[in-house]
Formats: sequence, C-alpha cells, structure tokens
Amino acid sequence: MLIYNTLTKQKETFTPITPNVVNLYVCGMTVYDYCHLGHARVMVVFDMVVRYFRALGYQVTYVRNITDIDDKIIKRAHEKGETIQSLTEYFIQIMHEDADALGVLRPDHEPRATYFITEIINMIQHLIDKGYAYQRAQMSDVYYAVNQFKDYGKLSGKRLEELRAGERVEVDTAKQDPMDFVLWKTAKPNEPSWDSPWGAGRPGWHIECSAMSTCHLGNHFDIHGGGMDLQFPHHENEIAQSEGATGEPFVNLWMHNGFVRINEEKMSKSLGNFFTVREVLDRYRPEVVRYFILASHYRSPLNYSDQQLDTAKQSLDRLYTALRGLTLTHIPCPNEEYRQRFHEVMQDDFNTPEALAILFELAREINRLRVDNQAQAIVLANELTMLGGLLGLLQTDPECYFQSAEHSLSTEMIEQFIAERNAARQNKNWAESDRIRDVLKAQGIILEDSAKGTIWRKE
RNA sequence: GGCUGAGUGGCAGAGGGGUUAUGCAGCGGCCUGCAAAGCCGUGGACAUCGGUUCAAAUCCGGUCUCAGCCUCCA
Repeated sequence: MLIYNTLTKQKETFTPITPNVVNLYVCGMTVYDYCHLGHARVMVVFDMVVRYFRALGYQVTYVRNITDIDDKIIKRAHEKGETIQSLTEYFIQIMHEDADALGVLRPDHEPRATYFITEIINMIQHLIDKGYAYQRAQMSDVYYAVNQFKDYGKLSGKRLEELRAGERVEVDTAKQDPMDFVLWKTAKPNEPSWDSPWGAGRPGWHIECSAMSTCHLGNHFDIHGGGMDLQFPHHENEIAQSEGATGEPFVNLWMHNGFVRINEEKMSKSLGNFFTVREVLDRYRPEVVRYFILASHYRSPLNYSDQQLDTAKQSLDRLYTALRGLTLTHIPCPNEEYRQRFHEVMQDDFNTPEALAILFELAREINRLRVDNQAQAIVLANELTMLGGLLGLLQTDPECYFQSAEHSLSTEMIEQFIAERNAARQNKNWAESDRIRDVLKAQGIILEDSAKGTIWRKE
C-alpha cells in the first residue's frame, strides 16, 4: 500500500505500527453551520480510505472529532439567540444526516471537545511543566512557546523566521513570540467556560485534537487526515503540542485532501462561494455526489459545477445500466483480472479515478456478454457490484436506482401507458406509439424497447 | 515576499521515458418500425523555452499562468 505522506512529500509504503491495525484520526467539523461540499469531500474521501483498509483486512479504528466550542460557535449562538448546546446539537444531527445520505459510515468515535476538557487541561499542564507553554500573568491566556519545539514547521515546510517576517496581524503583546498560539483562552464575561489551574476559560482550537487523538489512539498512531488548509497552522500545532507533551512521535503519516473549488477558487465559508450538501442533494441523488467526489483523486482540486454533476450522473447511470436486468448470484468471479487491477490502482495512493475506469471496462464487458452469455455477464456483474461496493457505490438495486425517485406519474400509470403503447406497436400504429413515448418523455420517463420487452427509467 | 502543488484532447479527469486511460460530448457503422440503451470503429492532448537521452507529454532547469497556505476555514 503506497500513500502520499505530507510530512515527507512523497508516496511511502504504509507500514502500520501494529501489524494489521490502522489507527486513523481525521479533523472533522466545527458545528455551527450546514456542511458544505468541502466537508462532504473530507467525509467521503476518508470513508473510502477506511472502507478500503477494512477490505484489505486491516482492523481500523477511525476517529473523527467534532469541534463544539469555539469563537464562531459562540458568536453564532449569540446571533441566533440560542444556547451553544442547542446550536451544536442541531448541526451535529444535520451533519449525521448529510453523511448518512452520502453513504459515509460513522467513525468509530466522534469525540467532542467539550467532553474532553479534563484531558485537554492535563495536556496543557504537561506542556507547561515541560517548558513548552507559559502564562504571562495570573488569569490570562496560556500560550504554546513555539521556539521551544525544535521541529516546528516540519509538516508545512515553513520556517519560523519566515513566518515571523510575514506576520500580518498586530503583535499580541501577551505572546513571547508572534507565532505562539493559544492553548487556553481566558473567558470573557458571558462566555462559556470551564475551571482550570489558569482560571476559567476554554481550550484553544488546536489542543482539542491533540488531546482527543492521543486519548483514543495513543500517543503515537498511524494516520492523521484532514483538508489541505489544516496543514498549517492546525496540524503543525498539533504536532508541536502532542510531541511536546508526550515526548513521542505523534503521527507517522499525514494525509490531506484537496479543495473543492468553484470557478477555480477555493470553496469556503469566508469567500461565501459554497454550496451546502443539502442544496446539492436537493438536485442530485447522493450517490451521484459521492461518485463525483471519487471521480477525482483525493489530492487533486475538485471543481464544482452543474455540468460536472450532470456528467457524474451519466457516468453512474452507465454503470447501473450494465447491472440492469441481471440477477446477481454473489458467487465470486473466477476471473481475477479486474479485481487485481482494481487493487493495484487503489493501493497506489487510493487512485479512485483509475479504479472507476476499471469499473467501466467491466461494464463494457458485461454489456458485450449479456445477450449471448448471460451466465458470464452475471459473473462479471457480481464482480462489478463487489468492486463498486469497496468504494461505497453501486449498492442500490438497479431497478430502484432507475425508478425509485419520485415522479409525477405513479408506477402503475407508467406501466399502463407502456401497455397501451405496446398494443399500438402490435398494430404497427407507430404514430400512437411515438405519441405515448413522447408523453412519458415529457414527464421525465425514458422508454427502452428490447427483445425482452419495454423497460423504463427516470431521466 | 516565503513555502506548497498544478498546467493533458470540446468538457471532465488518470497516467507518465518508446505501446488505447476512463466518462461525457462528436463522427461513421451495427441493432431498432423510429428511438433509447448497447456494441463495433474513429478523430482529437499533454503551457512554453532549453537540457539529458537512441527516444520526453513523462526526467532536469528556466519562463509564463493558475490555485493553496503564511489570518478562521475541510
């Protein structure tokens, strides 16, 4: 298994710390708003990674955190006049609904920052004890002293002098070094807070991930993932915190997924150019969105457009069309050629576009065989379904896929029309036959005649 | 300015020193009453300038362009 490691900037052979075990931590959401497509990408990509590791027989523990306390949450709750708890509970539920829709399996653990305050305080205390953190005055913020950690910058390739030179924000006089970052934030009036040795306050953003990941997965674990934008400062700071506190290496392999873009620009909250998962699911079925995400390599940029989603739909239709009308036997396919090639490309840094290309080759072969050698076609259809399943795709019954969505006509009515049309066709009344077909077409129902009869699907 | 990464056919998107990616769209054919779906065939590409090499889209260097990070962000 080759995986690109951001830490070394190259593909590496993945070697688990414990044979056959993968411990994976991914930075999840800050729950103060709806998930957008960028969040969907992280969820789908790492879902694919987890599924694939499991398919290879690894015992995976997958942790994806939930940030349920931070400035934006406080601000949003205040604006909406509701409690932080009700705000975060609501958006956690929304996130779960979106993830479920996209076929994203729940992580094994979804720790929340507010449930780990004790562990966070302990970790900060360790850092202070070891000289990595300081408090300038009683009842003031606690900072991480970046210059105490000699490897600072090893993940992002940044050097402290350059960072300081590029410092744009006004120097905070409470810090010893402009690059120092906050571990514990003193509470202002009316802000939620927890007691600590440094006064009432709340954790800084980075420390929660250090505390929760090491609690669940140990001081040293295999893979840590997240979006590219977390590389710096978030993940860099996590390394500094965790390795500073534990004295052990933190993570062997860092995986970062590329951004979703709109018009060649990063989709983000601050730019306001985002689509929420809900908006997109309003117009495209979830599996199409999942396909769309997996049709690009996880490290490449993913440009969002309606045209792209339309194409994704057509592609997925093609795969399901190949499966249509074949009853799966679930007997393993003796021809291992496709499976082998699929695994080869997946084991090269999760090359899902290449893996999908192999599925299309399978689809073509099924279509070739289906008339003259249905038994063999079914064998390959089993294989296609199985391989698709490794990506979390093609698990719907093809008939349901093509017919399930809501339409203005009931199935009975559609079948009634088809019967009428077939009667007309018997009489070679092509005008009437075509008229009925056009009527259905206008309702978004496509008819397909074949030797075995007429089938229909939603456009 | 510093640090990343990228520039592939009409669109999307892999690959990557000599041999078809794949999907959508196009063109020709088969099938069909006509379609649709499917099958067969087909055109079309590697930003630019140099270098290495028998051979470069693929390696190296320069240039241009784009994106990202350096501030919250998946």
